[in-house]
Amino acid sequence: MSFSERLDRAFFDRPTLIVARQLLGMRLVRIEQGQRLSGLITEAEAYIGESDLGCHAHVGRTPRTQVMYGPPGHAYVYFTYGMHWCLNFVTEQEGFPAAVLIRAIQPLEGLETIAARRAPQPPALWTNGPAKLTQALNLDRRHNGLDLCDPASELFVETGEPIPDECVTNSPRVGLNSVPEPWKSMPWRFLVQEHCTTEYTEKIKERSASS
DNA sequence: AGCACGATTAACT
DNA sequence: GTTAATCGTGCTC
Repeated sequence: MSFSERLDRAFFDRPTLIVARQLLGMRLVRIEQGQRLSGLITEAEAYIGESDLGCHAHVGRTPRTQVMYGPPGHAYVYFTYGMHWCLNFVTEQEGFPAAVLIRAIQPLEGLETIAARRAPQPPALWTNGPAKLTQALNLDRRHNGLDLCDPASELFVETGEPIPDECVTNSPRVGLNSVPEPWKSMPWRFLVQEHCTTEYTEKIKERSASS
């Protein structure tokens, strides 16, 4: 696979807003029993440090948040609402707690496995939410703390199709209803516009087919 | 030891 | 638009 390379630690060791924006169009890959499950990242949110009251780390270092204080390039997988798991990537230098929440992907590989997990939902609803994609990829507490940059890791991100600014919108982060301003309204959510998602998914498929 | 809350989703009305 | 489902986490007692 010469066209796709695994993102290295330097990618994640940067300002979280940059990482969140750049993750759009990258390919999230999960190897499960030798099978590749993957999807194009189409939505991501930045959570930045203890001063960000929307970030779990605003309570400081706890067993739950300690992964965010660790080195960049690791997975932070947390449980919420009594039933859902959400996937984040730790960013910035070790000691500074920050992460990017992956909110949506466009499925590319392992469609049958994903379909089986998300049935009877229609394909458009398979992975268009943070807990939906963890369900589709079978991710949970087992993956918390996983090093995405370890070559042996079965969860990582590959270079995909860069998304131009015209195709990207941003907005306030979702679900921070009880978080005070200004954190509640910080436009730290990045989305690939829907009409562009189709275009870039097709490009990826074409490249895969011709390689 | 007990309790309120939540970076959500699906199934309702 | 409303609500129930459901449990890890962190805070209080």
